[in-house]
Amino acid sequence: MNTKEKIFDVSLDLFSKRGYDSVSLREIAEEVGIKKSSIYSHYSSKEAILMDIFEYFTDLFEYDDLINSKELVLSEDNDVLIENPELFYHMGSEAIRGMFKEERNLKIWKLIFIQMHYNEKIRNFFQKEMLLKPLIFWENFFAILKEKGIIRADSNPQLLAKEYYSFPIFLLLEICAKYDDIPESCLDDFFKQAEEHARFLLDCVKVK
Amino acid sequence: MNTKEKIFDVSLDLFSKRGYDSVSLREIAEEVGIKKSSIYSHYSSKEAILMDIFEYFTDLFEYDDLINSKELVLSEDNDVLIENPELFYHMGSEAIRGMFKEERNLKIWKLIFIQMHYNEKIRNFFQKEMLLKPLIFWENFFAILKEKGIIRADSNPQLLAKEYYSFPIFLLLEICAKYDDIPESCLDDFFKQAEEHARFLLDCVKVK
DNA sequence: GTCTATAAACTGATAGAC
DNA sequence: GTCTATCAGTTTATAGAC
Repeated sequence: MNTKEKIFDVSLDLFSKRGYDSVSLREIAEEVGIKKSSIYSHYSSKEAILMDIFEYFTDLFEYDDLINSKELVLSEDNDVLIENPELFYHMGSEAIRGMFKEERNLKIWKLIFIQMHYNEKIRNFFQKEMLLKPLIFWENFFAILKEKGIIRADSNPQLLAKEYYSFPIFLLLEICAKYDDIPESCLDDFFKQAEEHARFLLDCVKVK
Repeated sequence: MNTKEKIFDVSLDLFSKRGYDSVSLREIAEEVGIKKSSIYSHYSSKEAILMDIFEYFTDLFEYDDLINSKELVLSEDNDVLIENPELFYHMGSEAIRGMFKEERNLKIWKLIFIQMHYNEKIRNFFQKEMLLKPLIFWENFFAILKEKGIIRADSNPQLLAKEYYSFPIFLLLEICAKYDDIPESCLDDFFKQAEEHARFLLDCVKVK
C-alpha cells in the first residue's frame, strides 16, 4: 500500500470514529507515520482527503446503478421471478452484502451519517443516492412484481419500497450508534436480519 | 420568555442546524440580544446548555415510560384491543404525535442525530432510550396481540417490533436529512405515512 | 442583598505571514 | 519554524435594577 492509500485509510478510520472536524492533520500524519507537511505531497488540503473518500464512494454508486438497472431489465425480460419469487429474498440483502463486504464502505456510511449535517455536498448525496434513488428503484421493482401478479393486486409499490428499505437503514443506524469501530462480526447478524425482513415482507404481500 | 429560556431556544435552534461545535457563544448571545459573558449568569458553561436541552428531553422520556407502561397494562386488563384492533393503528402514531407536537422536540431529535457521534452521554441515551427501549416496548405489545389471538400465531414479536419501529425512524432520518429548519407542514405528511405503515403492518399479520 | 448584564482580561488553539 | 493575529470558552470585577 502506498502512502496516499495509507492517508486515505487512516483518515477514513479517524473521520468515521470522531467526525471530520475533530481530527487534525497532525493526527493523521502521526498514524500514517509521516510528517504533516508530507500529506501535502499527496493531497492539496484536508478537505481534499474527505472529498477523495467521498468520490470513491460516489463512483461505487454509479457502478451499482448499472448493475441495478441491468437486473431490473433482466427481470422484465424473463420470468425467473415468477418461477421463483424467493430469489427476491436475496436481491436486497445481496446488494447490501456487496456494498459492505468491504469494511471500508461501512465506515464511509458511518462517516456520511456524521458528516452530512456539516457538508452540503455530502448531504445532497445522502438524500439523493442513499434515500431517494434506492426508494425509486424498489418502487419500480415492486411495481413489476405487482404487474406480473407475484404480489397482491392491491399492493402499493411506493409504500412497499419504504417498508422494504427503511429496515436495513434502521439496522445501519443501530450499528453506527452502537460501535465506534464496527466489528466485522456484526455484519453476519445484519445480513441475517435483513433476510428475515425480506422474507417476512414478501410473505405478507405475495399471492398465495 | 426570560433570558435563560431564550438562550435555551436559540441554542437548540442553532445546534440542531449546524451542530454543537460549530456554534459559538458569541452567536448565541447575538441572537438572544445580550453579550456573550452574560450567558454565564444563566449557564456555567457552553456544555451546560447542551446538557440542559438534553435533560429536558430525558425527562420527557421518563414521563413517556409511565404512560407507556400504563397503556400496556390497560390493554392487558380489558379487551378493548380484541374488540377493536384498529385502535392499534393510532397508538404508535399518536405516541409520535405527542412527542412532536412541540416543534422543540423534533429539533432535539435532530440534534441527537447529529451530536451522538461526539458525545458519549447522548450516544448512550440514543441507543438505550430511542432504540432499545422502544423496541422492547413494541415487542411486548406484539406479544400481547399474539397471545390474545389478534395477530397470527406464527408471528415473531421481536421481528414485528423492528418492522414497526424502523419505519418512523426512517421517516425522521429523511426529514433531518432534507431540512435545515424543519417546517411544521412536514409533520402532517409524517403522521400520514406513519399511519399508513401501521395499517399495512397490522393488516399483514392480523387474523382475518 | 440578590440577580443580571457587561467590560475586560486570561488561556489555549489555530491560521497565516514571513 | 517562529511570530502574530484571531477567535474560542472562560473568569473576574463591577455596575445597575429590583
